[in-house]
Amino acid sequence: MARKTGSHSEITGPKVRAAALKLFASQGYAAVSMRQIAAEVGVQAGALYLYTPDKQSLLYDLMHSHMDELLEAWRRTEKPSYPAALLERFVQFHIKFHVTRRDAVFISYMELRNLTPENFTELERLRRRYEDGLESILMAGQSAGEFRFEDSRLTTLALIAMLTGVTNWYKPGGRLTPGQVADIYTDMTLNSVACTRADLARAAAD
Amino acid sequence: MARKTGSHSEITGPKVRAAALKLFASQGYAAVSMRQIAAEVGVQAGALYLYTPDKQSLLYDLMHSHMDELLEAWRRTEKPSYPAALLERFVQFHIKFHVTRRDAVFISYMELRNLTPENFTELERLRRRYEDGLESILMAGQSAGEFRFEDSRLTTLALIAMLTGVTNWYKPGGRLTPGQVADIYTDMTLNSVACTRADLARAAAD
DNA sequence: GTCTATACGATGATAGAC
DNA sequence: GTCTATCATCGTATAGAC
Repeated sequence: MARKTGSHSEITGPKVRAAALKLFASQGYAAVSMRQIAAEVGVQAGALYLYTPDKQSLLYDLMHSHMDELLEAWRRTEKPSYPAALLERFVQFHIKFHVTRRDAVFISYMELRNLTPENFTELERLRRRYEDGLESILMAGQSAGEFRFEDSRLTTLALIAMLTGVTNWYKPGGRLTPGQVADIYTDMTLNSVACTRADLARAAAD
Repeated sequence: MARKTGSHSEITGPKVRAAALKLFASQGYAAVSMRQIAAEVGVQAGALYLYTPDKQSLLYDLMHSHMDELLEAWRRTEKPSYPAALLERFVQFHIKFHVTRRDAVFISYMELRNLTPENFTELERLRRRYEDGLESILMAGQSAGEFRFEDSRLTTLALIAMLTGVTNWYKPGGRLTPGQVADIYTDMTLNSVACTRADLARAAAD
């Protein structure tokens, strides 16, 4: 039986990506050298170019697959039709997805400026698509008289910033479980767009 | 009358800082070279070392003065005693301060990992002091029965992330004025920690 | 105070041996 | 598929002329 020696492409490829993810997240794309990545993987620098055409592609691939996975995971999530329940589902999804991928999230928000213009444009397109998912939930809730806000776009961006901020401080095994964290963010989110008593009275008067 | 030629230390010093601020914010600390900064200022690379001992100090000084100015500006702000009014004042202050210093804010949040450990510790101390200012407002409001939240620390961090997110998208001369933006964030913030009708009924029953 | 010149290590990427 | 060796370039920082 033939046994290949010194041939590990099926293992090394993912290892290169994992090493780049870890190092880019902790030190930043520009601060990490191809030699560092190679050392983390356990190969020489030249060998990396069997798995990526260049350093930029390595970054772009990591960011692109992260966004693909995010969009796909949300797409597969069951969506309640009642606006408040749907918004709650979104928050729970967002928090739980993000706390399990802190490195990829960090890179996706911090390294946009290190992308080439073409790669940047494509990534912004995907990010915008995700944001639009939240914005449509907000607008549906507003139409249904469930939510109240001044500006759907600003509200969307404010909520995404708040929710994604979880990756700045969350550490696994910390004081709060992901479930508790998600519940607190859910409360704050629902409250922030909730109708006030005045709104409800006005609606009842119509 | 003596006229100095080729002597511009009083102008060049601030210009170096301004150039570093601009370039670090747009490309990132690690991606910017001393040669680029020098070119932006209009001097040779070596001349920069008349104004800063090294690149790291340049970054640290920018971040440190930003935090000093932030803390000092908030300290000088008049503080209403009623919790909701105080929280509103904080949000207005935070948004208006941050939209006028987008570059410095960006650097202060993005380049923490490029600081030496000692410099990082000091910056975190200042940042924590600012966060604690908000947290104490929240706790005072909770004690007064005005606010409702599960966890003051998490709520503080969530609100700061939401409010600071304004720098990610705000552009001067855009669709909304800073005042409008601040008002919308104020609404969302107050709502997010507002007591519900159930809370008020419960409080009334006590 | 600014310049030129330079030290010297690190960088991304490639060529060719095995 | 991985290695070593190498290229050209760029990095921060310093020394000394003017």
